[in-house]
Amino acid sequence: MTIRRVSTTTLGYAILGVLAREPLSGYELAGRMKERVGFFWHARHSQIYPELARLEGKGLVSYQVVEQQVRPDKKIYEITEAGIENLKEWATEPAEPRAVRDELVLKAYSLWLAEPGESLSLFREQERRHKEQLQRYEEIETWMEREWSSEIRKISSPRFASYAALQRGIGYERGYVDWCRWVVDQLENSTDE
Amino acid sequence: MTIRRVSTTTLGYAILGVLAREPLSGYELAGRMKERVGFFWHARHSQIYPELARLEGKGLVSYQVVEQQVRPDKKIYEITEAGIENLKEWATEPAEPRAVRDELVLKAYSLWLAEPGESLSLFREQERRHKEQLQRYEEIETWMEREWSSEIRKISSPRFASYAALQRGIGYERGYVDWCRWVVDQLENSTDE
DNA sequence: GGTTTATATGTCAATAGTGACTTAGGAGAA
DNA sequence: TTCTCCTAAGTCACTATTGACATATAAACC
Repeated sequence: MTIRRVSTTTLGYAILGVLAREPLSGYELAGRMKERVGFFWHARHSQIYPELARLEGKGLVSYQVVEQQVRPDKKIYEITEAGIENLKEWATEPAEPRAVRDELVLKAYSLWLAEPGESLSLFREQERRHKEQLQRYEEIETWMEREWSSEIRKISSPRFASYAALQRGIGYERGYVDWCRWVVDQLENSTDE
Repeated sequence: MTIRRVSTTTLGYAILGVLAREPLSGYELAGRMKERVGFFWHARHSQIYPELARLEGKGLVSYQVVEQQVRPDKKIYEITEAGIENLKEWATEPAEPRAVRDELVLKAYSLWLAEPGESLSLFREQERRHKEQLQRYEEIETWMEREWSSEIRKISSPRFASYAALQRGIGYERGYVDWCRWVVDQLENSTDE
């Protein structure tokens, strides 16, 4: 049997990408979205629950109710054959560049109006934050390289894919820290005021 | 007289940031949003026209109707004192990190399922696109450094701010190209398949 | 004993953003 | 002569996303 192409939203593919690795409840999925895919696709549980229901309606995921004594009952969602097939095809479809929206760059664009001292505080604070994020990513990188040393080279392993996504996170944060640093330097060594 | 703090949306501040440099019509503003601030804050004219009306209602911008013979009449919007004051304060207020949403990284996260050949095409194509964008930014950089050589060092000049925003664009695209290149290398030199 | 945190699944109103449609005149190309 | 593009300003329906509210149990903390 051939599997029918079913289109879903980008959020849907984000969820399928996580469920392709392991079956999860909506609650657990919300946690994964926060810690794992959060830096490149973010979603709250109020978006996740309805999206799971839609994916289930399209046959891309299925679920089983797991009854629990201590905790409330939960629905464990699993990706279906059709889900994997659709995710696989979507993964290599051409991606149109999405609009980047970065509020700090927007603030930088109006920085000429601001008090230099306050600008300095803002950018020093942002540099600190992005340094922290970078450090978190680098710790995960070290961990992955130690624990998954062989799998991260195999392009058919989900661990390679996780590692590849993390590499973008590291590159992004490094670039961000450098830019904040550059702005701070400009503000400190400016010729006017 | 003191100027009252009026809150607006991030889009509102994006518009104010452009109008603080020069008065423009809604149509022209849409063009500027596309070419100038587009890479860090994007908006269509269907968002811009209503937002301008709201900003006008809050007294942050004002407009004059300019009658034209050949072209349709237009409304030239100008930032007000209150607009500048509000923009100035917003510019150094702490910025909460907005969720980054990057579809390509999401695709990378599911790349382990895909056909390696198709993955290669996707990432080579993306590398090409980001190289092109980088080149466009670097041309603007060269132009700014030549034409605005002194002003880009003065932190009270709008040209410094434009240059600073551009620097982030350059850093972003450089990092993106490097990452695409790295993914392509991984796919070409993989040990499996 | 009361508060917060974690598990667990939802709904709902409001805002943000997209894409298509509308109207209208003139320019330039095929 | 028709078609497309540019200027100019909108509207509108739909989708995406957020933040708050709702409900329930148990553990851990103070």
